Amino acid sequence: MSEEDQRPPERARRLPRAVRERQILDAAVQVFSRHGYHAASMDEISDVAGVSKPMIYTYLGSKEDLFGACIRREATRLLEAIQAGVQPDLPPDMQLWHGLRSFYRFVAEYRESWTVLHRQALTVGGAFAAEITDMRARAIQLVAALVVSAGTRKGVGEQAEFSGEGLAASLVGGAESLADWALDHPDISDGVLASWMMNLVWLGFNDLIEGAVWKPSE
Amino acid sequence: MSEEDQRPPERARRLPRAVRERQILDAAVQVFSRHGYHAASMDEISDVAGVSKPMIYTYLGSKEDLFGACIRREATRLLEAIQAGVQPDLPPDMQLWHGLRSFYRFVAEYRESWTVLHRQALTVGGAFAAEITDMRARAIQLVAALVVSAGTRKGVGEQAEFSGEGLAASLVGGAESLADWALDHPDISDGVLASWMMNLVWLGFNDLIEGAVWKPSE
DNA sequence: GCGTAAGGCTACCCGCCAGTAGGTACGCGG
DNA sequence: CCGCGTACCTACTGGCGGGTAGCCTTACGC
Repeated sequence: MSEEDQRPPERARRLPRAVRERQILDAAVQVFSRHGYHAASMDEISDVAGVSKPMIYTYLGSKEDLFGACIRREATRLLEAIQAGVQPDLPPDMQLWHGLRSFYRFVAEYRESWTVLHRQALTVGGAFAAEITDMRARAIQLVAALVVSAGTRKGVGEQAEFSGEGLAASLVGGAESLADWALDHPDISDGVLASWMMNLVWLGFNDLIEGAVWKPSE
Repeated sequence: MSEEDQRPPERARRLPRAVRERQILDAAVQVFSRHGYHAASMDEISDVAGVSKPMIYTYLGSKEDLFGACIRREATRLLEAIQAGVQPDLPPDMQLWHGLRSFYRFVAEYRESWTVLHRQALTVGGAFAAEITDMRARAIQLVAALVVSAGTRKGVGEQAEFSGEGLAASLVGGAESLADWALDHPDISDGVLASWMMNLVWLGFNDLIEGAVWKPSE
């Protein structure tokens, strides 16, 4: 029974700043995704992170700063995941297909990242809402460009251009909602989800009813 | 300069309970839609309603009760608005068309109702999130039934049935997102919005690119 | 072994806000 | 004009939670 044995089981000690920041951000994303910005308390975050509250303030700043850091990290992750999966020289439908697959794979793997980005960020208001809206807007513009380019390539032009942004908005929103739905159905693979979206937006109900099916052309 | 002149300009006085409850609910929806549940303060709500705080507590109960009352009233309004517009004996695409139009008309007219239902209710967590999720689920089931019935009527069956709920989820989500987008573009009419959705989900990009257009068959 | 800087903590402050106690004005029936 | 109830208010409390002051402790250079 030396005095060594008295020590409380094992306290993680003296880690470098970068590691602590990671731990804190991980905990913050988890707590924010569970309770939302306002209902989340710094005490709970520090508790989950295994760190005392002042550490958070010295490393990441105020609650708002912390939330911003979370949003930016997760948004970057998401965009990188999607860009990694897309290949710009393929035809439009195949680009969309790969983008969707990467997206659903990301959501399945990082549920909490997705929740905090999609559901919580909008409710804070002000700067963050704008930031998220911007990110969404970029995604929408991207998809709109895809649709319009596909249209003009075939010589349709104006009709597609005018409604392009609206269509893209509803497409992006539909993809997001399906992602939310899939959170409650974890047995559905990302490939299946992506192919549902492709069938819906590329073929439409009318063709689906007739028995048509969209398939990736490899 | 009689003492009558001293009276503060005009205080609304001694109104019956039902009227006050309406005023309070109206104010609550407005404030909740602006700030979200947690950031909204009872003081601000009472201020907007032109009523003191204890009135709210005696009439509508706690903050959570108040929020619940808002949600239920607005949800009822929304569902009634949609049901008023739909005619069950029309073909599936026309049913969808009328449902969408009513929906977008409602959102344009009662922006705050829509905001509080769609964006804020989910962030409170617990009972309300469940309530909203239920309402959404009912909408999704409804649309899914529409799709499946349209499919089986043509003899497709299983394929459509299996993916029906997922498709409906993404359709409903897409419609909601387009509603959000339309909040920033108030010059677009509900008819145009609904026809975009019809073109997207009934025809699909592939047909749109080819120049096809969906039109209501009256 | 000794200064010193960086990692880390406990314990507190204080403002904001949900919720309430207790009082005042007004109408109405006698 | 006197109770009596109902509409309505001002003014408070209690606690929760963001943010901080100040202290301890380990590692490392010399």
